Amino acid sequence: MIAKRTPDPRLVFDPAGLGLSEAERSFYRRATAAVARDLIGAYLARRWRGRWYAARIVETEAYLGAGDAAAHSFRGRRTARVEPMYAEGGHLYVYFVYGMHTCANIVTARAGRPEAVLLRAAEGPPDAPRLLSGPGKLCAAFGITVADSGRDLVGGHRIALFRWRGRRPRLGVGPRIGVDYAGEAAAWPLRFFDLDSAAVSRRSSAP
DNA sequence: GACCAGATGTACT
DNA sequence: GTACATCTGGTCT
Repeated sequence: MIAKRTPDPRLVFDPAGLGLSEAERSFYRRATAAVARDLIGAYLARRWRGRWYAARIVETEAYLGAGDAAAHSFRGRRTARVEPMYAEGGHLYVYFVYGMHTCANIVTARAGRPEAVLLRAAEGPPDAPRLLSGPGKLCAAFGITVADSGRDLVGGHRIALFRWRGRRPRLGVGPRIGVDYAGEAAAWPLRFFDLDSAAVSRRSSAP
């Protein structure tokens, strides 16, 4: 199956034109939960055929590596699919799941520590507010595929991340979604979201 | 809110 | 070979 790589034209938008600066390596090398939190309000951007496509991130989840039963790298699992999680913070880890969906993660921490942040949702355009309201939808709209797994976002020319330095969004925190199999780790408060965004799937902060 | 089908790559036996 | 997945959209209550 070949996933579509063309971004949705409604996402045309240049974050650099807004004066937003690209996130540096040091941003990603911090604690994973802190990166997940600070990604709320940042802009995911993709350059495609000379144009920028971007959207504001409103929901993320942190995955803490070998000690986290919900993470693909639990117990140090290291296979071809998961390998990008072991890269230096600032890389992309993309995987295919449920036979039809693609999910994008941003690798955090230092090389060798397989931690990452799942991008769950971003703010869609006014005429399609639900376009990016889920990890699979977000990837589909940006045209991100498993071929992008392992790509470096820092100094990246195709996919990048721009930080928003204005007022901080009102933040919600709660347990991660879809990881009920992970035992006690399923209840860890590692999901972060913008309380004021309509693209967020579940707003309750309680488990 | 609860429940469910759908489609297939990945991990593991 | 087999089980299951960092999901989505639909139906029913």
